Amino acid sequence: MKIVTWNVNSVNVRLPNILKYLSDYQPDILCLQELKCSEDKYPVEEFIAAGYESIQSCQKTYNGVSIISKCKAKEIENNPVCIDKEEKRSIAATYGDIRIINFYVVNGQSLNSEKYIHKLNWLSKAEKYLKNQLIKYKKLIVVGDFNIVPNESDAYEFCEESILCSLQEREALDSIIKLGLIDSYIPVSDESPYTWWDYRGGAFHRDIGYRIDLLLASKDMHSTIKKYEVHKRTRHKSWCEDQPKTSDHAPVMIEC
DNA sequence: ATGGCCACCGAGGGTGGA
Repeated sequence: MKIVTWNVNSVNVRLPNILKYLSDYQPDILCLQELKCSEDKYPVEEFIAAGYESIQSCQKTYNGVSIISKCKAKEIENNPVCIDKEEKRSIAATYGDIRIINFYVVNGQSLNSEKYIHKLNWLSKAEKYLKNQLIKYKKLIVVGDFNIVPNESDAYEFCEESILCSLQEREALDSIIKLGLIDSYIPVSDESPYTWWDYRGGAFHRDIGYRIDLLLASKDMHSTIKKYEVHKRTRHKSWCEDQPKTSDHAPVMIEC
């Protein structure tokens, strides 16, 4: 069973890349963030043609999350973690005996922004939701773009005064993890842990990145994980000839 | 070696991303 999280930065612009990814890597569950399209523009037929079904929570222009899967989704919750009803940042469903929860956490912009307060409030709601989900489901994994750097070693440049790295953000993530979740990250020697690189300044080329895309597994889920991979090759222009423009994030996969 | 901002809306440049 392969489970992947990937912030694609527009599902329609990235559609050729996503279809190639499904074909090349054959994930069982692919969780996407930043769809940036309304429900009627979501390319569900293309995913069905590729042998997958999809559930999605969409809004025009911003945000949006979906779960693309080989098997059928049950117990679907559309946007269970929500402050503003217009903001579609969460979706959850059960596949077999595994509960999958997909988040696109608020970015927050900067520490003195109102969006930062919104981020912390959103994370507080997420914690309450996950507490209940963990009571209900033994095998559970919460994945997504968390927009939080868990540890100093997960950032090329770690600055506590900067968004993604502040103490309050990391404490909010810690509170979520302490509910009974385990970060499924497994280091690879001679390879950075990063999952996101800025488009600007040749950041990917220089490996100036951050690990902000996470898969957090319950204990019973974590014990089944055999492999963890960041598929950095999707970040190269040459990887997908139909669409050389890549997402700024790489897909992160676990296999269990 | 790879890459050197991108995508949205809307009609141009402002906004958000991280």
